[in-house]
Amino acid sequence: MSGRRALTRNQALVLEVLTRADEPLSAYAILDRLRDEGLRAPLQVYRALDKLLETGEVHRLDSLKAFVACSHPHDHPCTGLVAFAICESCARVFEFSDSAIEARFAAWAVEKAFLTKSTTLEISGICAACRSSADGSNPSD
Amino acid sequence: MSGRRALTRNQALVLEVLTRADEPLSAYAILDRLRDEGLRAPLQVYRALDKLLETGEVHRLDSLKAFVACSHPHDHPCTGLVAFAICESCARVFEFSDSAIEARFAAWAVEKAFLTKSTTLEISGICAACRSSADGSNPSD
DNA sequence: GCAATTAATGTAATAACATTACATCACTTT
DNA sequence: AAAGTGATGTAATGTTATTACATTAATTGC
Repeated sequence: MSGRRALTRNQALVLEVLTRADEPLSAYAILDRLRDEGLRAPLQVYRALDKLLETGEVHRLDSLKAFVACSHPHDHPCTGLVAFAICESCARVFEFSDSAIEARFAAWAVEKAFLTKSTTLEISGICAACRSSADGSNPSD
Repeated sequence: MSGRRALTRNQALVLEVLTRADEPLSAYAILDRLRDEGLRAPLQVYRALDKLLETGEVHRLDSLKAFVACSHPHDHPCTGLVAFAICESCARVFEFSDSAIEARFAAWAVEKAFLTKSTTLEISGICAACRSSADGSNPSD
């Protein structure tokens, strides 16, 4: 019915926690939420995350040392370069792509003969909703 | 004689180590190189790094959890958005700017009413020198 | 000069993030 | 059933970063 590969139990648990969360979670935060499911050691989470990162079902935000579920449907893999905008106020993450940005990076790489393996694009700031609620409180809480 | 502000001893030591290094260094690697100068605790390095990051004299590479000296002269502050290309083979870092990329990010932010505070742009891969030495060895060692 | 203030420093302890090593279990293949 | 493979569980440890607190140095006002 789709190209989605089977997940192991731990992978499914981790992905479910991330999908439900409305903010990025650290590996240890994920672990805390899975104690009741029997998970006890960081490695159980990191192993699941490794697989989910490989397939693009999860992304790591280097600037936060935290993880988010990919916001795209995952019948197909996440293709192309992805950027993340992270709200410092409500912690929500906005995932987007821009082919022009992708093209400029590609052009730089060609010019410098640099072989690109992976790209990290993260912008940090305040999202529209948090800006319009001028007190800085989280508009959704 | 210039706009450069005075550095404290620890700040000067940390900046000097980073300037001499031809690869990014972790805070603890910096500390190790400054034992002889009397530094003993991570906090001494982190405090110096905090100041140097504020002024743009040093950059943090989130994807490596490591620090590099800014490659630009620092009579003036580092202006605009900066991207880093990091060679996985020789660890050298290439700092560059691209006004078109900057413009596209700005356009996205305007469209989404996102107030950008900071941006992380890092690409990881293999640099020209390492590619042409097909064995993968570091051509400068 | 000297108290009051502020900024930088030194030290220790601990928190937060991530990996290595190794034993075990489950499933498939033969 | 033996061999091979991939996932799991557990413990220990390694690495990165921060908190808390005491001290020292530089600055300001008197």
